[in-house]
Amino acid sequence: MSDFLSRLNDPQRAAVTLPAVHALVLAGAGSGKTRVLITRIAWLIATGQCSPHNVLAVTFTNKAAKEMQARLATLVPVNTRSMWIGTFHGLCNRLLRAHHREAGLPAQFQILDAADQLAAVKRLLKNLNIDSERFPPRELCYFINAHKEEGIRAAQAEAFDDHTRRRVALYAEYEAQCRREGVADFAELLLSSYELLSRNEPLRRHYRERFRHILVDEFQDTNLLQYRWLKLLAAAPENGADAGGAKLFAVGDDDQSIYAFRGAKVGNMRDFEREFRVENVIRLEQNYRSHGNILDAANAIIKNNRDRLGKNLWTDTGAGEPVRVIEAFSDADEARMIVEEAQMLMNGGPEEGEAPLAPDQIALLYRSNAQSRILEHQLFSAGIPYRVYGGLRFFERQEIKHALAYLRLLTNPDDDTAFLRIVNFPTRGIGMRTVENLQAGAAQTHSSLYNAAAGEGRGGGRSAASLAAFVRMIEEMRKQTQNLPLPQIVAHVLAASGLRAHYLAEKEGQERLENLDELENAASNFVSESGWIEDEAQAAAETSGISALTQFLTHAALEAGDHQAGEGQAALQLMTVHAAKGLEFDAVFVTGLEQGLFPHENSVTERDGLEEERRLMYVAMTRARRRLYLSWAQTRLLHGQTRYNLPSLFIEEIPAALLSTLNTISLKPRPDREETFRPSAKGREGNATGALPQGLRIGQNVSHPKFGQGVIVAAEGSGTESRVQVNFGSRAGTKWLALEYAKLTPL
DNA sequence: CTGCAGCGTTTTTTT
DNA sequence: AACGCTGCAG
Repeated sequence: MSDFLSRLNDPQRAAVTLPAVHALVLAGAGSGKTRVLITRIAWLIATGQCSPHNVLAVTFTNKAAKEMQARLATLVPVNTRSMWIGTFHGLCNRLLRAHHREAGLPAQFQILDAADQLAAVKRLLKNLNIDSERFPPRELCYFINAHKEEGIRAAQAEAFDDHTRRRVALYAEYEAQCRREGVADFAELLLSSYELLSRNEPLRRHYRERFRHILVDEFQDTNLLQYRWLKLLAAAPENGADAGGAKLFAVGDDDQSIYAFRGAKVGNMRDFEREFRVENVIRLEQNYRSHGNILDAANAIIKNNRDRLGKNLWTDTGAGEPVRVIEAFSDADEARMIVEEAQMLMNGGPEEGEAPLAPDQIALLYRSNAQSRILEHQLFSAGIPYRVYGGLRFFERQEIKHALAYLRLLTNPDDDTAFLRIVNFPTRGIGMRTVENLQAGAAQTHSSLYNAAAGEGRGGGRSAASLAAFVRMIEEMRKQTQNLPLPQIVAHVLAASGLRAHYLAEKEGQERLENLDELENAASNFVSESGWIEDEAQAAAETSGISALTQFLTHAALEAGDHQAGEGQAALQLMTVHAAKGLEFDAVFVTGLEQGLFPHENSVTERDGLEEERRLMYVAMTRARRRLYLSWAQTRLLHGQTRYNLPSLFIEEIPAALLSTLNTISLKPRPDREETFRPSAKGREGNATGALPQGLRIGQNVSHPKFGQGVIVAAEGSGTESRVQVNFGSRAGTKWLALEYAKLTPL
């Protein structure tokens, strides 16, 4: 036990060995925060201060939760499966399954993922004859989720204008629809669980007595509802007196809050400190990850943000390499130079005798997924293995969603979302007209679509025959799979639904077929991996008859991202900056550092948008251990057209002394590409623009007395009529200027 | 009812 | 460029 304490530095040990008090650990990037949290749990258990039973540990991603379980198991001999370690959603789901009656949910309630929710909202609008131009479904989803995440039901939602009143009414309709169909969206898991605990006093008391210690990782990413959920279990002191309940141990970094755009509230850190009278704020400021120059550069950037809790990372590992800047003429050049540089690192670096880097120790990061394509192209040409994270995830693929919908309908005939997804897929002659009639009928009798279809089928008529056939097929499936083990249920459904046959007949169906096979595998693995879990909530769930199928479907909804092929192979790592949070690499390339892309142009319209972009940049840079590259391209193909860009503000925010602009020519001469290394070199402009005087051209950097530095992005007219469009970056935006009057100085 | 052509949109993302 | 959705012709 003292063994795992001895490996900690002083503040880390201080945090781990705090007595049973509320505590906040402000931990910078690479300072060992997750380690502190895990060691804290191990220490509490090893010293006999509590049993695993008394611990609740919560994170945001399944990956982090699994890592926590695995690392904890190496420190203390406990069965981590029996512990409450998981994501907010996972734990809330567990609570709701165990107490579904009290929560007012059916035992087999299904979980709607974001796509399901959107489909449900669209269907709602259609049924109510609402113009989806005036009430865009996406926006309505956002409206609903934002309210739920603030703990606000439709009945309590405020509206001061007609449009909002309508949206609140739709929110109410949506709630009713979900209840009718026995489904819960992600936010609903949290809200229902919160309401369950807040209105059911005996239950709340039970869990309050059970959990003595609640530990939260990435606390800066919690939203209001999650924080309130935590407050129900770990009561804040009242009138200075301890209110009982668990002790809350929160770990986080306000500088790494990058999810405000979806409701995360950094302010929770300050609120926690105040409301819980936290006397123990421990700062972990020693970084064990990055070399000095990298850290200094990251610190230089983040200090431009106001309103920080304050913290300065340091390291004793030496300055290391300067941060390299790669300037490219085009996105293609940028990609080529990056790939070349990465290739060099894998071959042993520029210095004599430098150790080669493993490909999976090199990461290519970007602001948006669309940027991966061109990097992939260059990597592919160079024959370098790479792996792209993110993008479409396994359980979100259409063939998988279709298969799951059949399974869902077997479990719960009221699931209209599932019904609509598959009633005519593969196509079986049930068109929109038939479905609309069915929906009208179902609405009148207040029954689900499936029940309506079963009734309709008995009736007779032309479209009734095909509906009856569909219902017969589902019933037959239900009968055939009744007592089968899960993997065989899945196999049977894939065949009997006609999904397999459909993709077999499709020209491009090969990959989809493989994914269906993979779904069968996933079902097998799920059965063999989920051993009996000894836990009262789980036991309660089991006895109330939660089938293996329901558990599998829940797993599919909550852990959609966990099924990525090609894991563990030596390959270059490509991902968005968001996806890179929590990871580290020897060498990191942060790409596309251009005004409008990173920081993203849409961020300027959001409150504190630029600050969040800056935190994102901070996260990106602090992923690097030894080498950090920042690249930008003067032109980039976006949405099918070429855009001209200025270098990102963030490059300017780094002291020049820490930077070194990479000159690939001196490292590896390639005279045939020389011109592409200088953004200021004469370029390949001239797509049908008017003749411009005095050496002005598209892509030319110019200076304007009022608007400052900019770049010419378009031109039209000639002579005294000619105008140019200039992008002045975030400060002044993009403007059309008449050349006759505007005083533009070429730079 | 089905399939296709044209249109509009396009950040980040976990659950 | 690429995908999804809508509207129209077969």
